[in-house]
Amino acid sequence: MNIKTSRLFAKDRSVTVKAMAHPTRLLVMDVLTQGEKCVNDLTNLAGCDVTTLSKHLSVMKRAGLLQCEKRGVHVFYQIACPCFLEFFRCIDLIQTNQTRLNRCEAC
Amino acid sequence: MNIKTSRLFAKDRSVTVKAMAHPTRLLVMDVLTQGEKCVNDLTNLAGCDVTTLSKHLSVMKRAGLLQCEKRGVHVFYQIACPCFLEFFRCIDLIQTNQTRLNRCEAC
DNA sequence: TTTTTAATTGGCAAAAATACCAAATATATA
DNA sequence: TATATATTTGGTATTTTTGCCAATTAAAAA
Repeated sequence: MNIKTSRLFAKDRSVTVKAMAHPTRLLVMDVLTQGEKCVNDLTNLAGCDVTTLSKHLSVMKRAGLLQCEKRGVHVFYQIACPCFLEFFRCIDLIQTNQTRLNRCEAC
Repeated sequence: MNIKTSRLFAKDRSVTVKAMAHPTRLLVMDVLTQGEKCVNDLTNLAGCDVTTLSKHLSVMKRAGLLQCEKRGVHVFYQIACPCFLEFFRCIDLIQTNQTRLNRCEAC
């Protein structure tokens, strides 16, 4: 694979990664691990304005991280792909072992 | 675990995720999959100013994503934790299967 | 020692992301 | 139908990130 193709790949990937790269969004991912939640519940947990959270959810959904379903007045969000959880586990280990030169335990 | 603790966790995680959330940084991660490279090589591959790349590397290193070693005039960078590669595989599948409601194949 | 090459740091303008208010939309209930 | 609740969208001020130039540091070669 040539470098131009690699750059395009990286650009695509960055859309997905950016959609996670915010404390509120990572909190949402974490909370949704326990199961689906509606926007209002997520707002209370995140502790920000509803409109702010709604926009975060919108970005995450567009990036394919979340799915949602409307039932009555509520919109329930859930994680689209649980494999991210493995990644989080790795991130946490990285932060714990940051000073060590060896690989993190997850590797 | 209470919500305040979860928020702190999310904030910590975001530092690591942000350190990856840029096309150039993801390209670097991808290229380093093949093995260590010096700053100059990475700069040519990324196609940006050396000073720009150097700062990207600095952020990634501080976040624990990369390690580096100086040998002679060159500074060689390498991936600190290969487990990220699994994550990338998942991201790629997400993007391909974005329209499907089921889990990505990596899950 | 001087010069050359490699890499990092400081500074700042430009671009992107974020957060909230106001307003709009949608659904259920009175 | 009118009202109340849940969510999204438009707009915009604020904050954060990015990218390059100029200058600095470091190591090797002349």
